[in-house]
Amino acid sequence: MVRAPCCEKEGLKKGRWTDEEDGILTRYVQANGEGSWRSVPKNAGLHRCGKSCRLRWINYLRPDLKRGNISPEEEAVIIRLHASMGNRWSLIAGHLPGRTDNEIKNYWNSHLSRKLLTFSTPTKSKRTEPDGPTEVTAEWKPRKGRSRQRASQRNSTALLKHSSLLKSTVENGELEPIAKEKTVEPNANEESFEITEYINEEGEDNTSSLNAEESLIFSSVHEQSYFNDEQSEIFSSFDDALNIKVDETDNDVSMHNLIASSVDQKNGIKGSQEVDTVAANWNEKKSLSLSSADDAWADWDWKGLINGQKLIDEDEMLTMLWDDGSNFKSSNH
DNA sequence: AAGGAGGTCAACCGCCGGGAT
DNA sequence: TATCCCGGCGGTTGACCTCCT
Repeated sequence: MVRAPCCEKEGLKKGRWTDEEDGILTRYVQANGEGSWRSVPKNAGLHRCGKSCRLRWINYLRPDLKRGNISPEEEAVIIRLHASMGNRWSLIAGHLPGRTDNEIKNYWNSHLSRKLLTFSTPTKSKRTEPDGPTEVTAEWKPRKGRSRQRASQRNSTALLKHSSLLKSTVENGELEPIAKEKTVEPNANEESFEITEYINEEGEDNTSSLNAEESLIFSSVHEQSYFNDEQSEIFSSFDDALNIKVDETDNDVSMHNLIASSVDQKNGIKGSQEVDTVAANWNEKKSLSLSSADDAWADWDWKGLINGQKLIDEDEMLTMLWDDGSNFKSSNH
């Protein structure tokens, strides 16, 4: 049976909404409430499809929408939820008050996914020599047009997933910690660097100058300084639990082992090329395994343990994401 | 200054599931 | 139970914007 169109296509306006149309729709919804979108165009006098009216209201005109750039906190939430939920934008948006699924989806596609891809693509890693000019590899050419700087002005914590994996690996005793507090030493022979050099108070970052090796370290340090100990511990445990699920569904995948195998316990991270290779492998495996992890999320029973205690439940963890640390009390399950 | 390349994001499209009848 | 309607979702598109050459 052929489904009837949501509205008559002929005579309907498409494309960008005008201020006048916005005003009409806003006044109508405020007077009549949301819903019955099919009848909205007719009743409001708009030459638009009902679905278009709904979308315009939901994504743009709603008074409770939050304007402005995605904050670092929101970005962290997006990354973490996407790692466990996949492209379930509406679910993710449900945990970000004032943000729409469309907005998050666009942000992911235009900002975060590329950052993660950059991290995993060795040939695109921009290498900065300590005392020399930027080296551009044969495979990598500076992109033309709009630079990435503007996009990067939105604070980057894009590699939290990677960093927390590394961190939990360290905590499991598989590695010696390679970064502590805010000052880290990627290599004993190199100068240490601080987060404040890369992210200022306005949240603008300069991490694009970091190569993959430095990014890995930076992200680890950034997370440690950004979240309090309790939050970090739970995040790490969350990652661990997720990884267990992944391992169960794909015996060939062990993210911890992948990363651990690239790191010399005594000397810290080896050459950036090796780390790049591992990162690329990790992403390749991740793309295959996340679908399994995504399914696991739906059936997740939260039976994992933290130091012998029951892992917090989902709502509690998500509540924590919005807690500044002052109100959260350790749960005793 | 102009053209072109590439990024952003609002909007569209098609499909699906749930509720109503 | 079958059918229909509607809202919601995720993927995709394309107009517009920015910036480099």
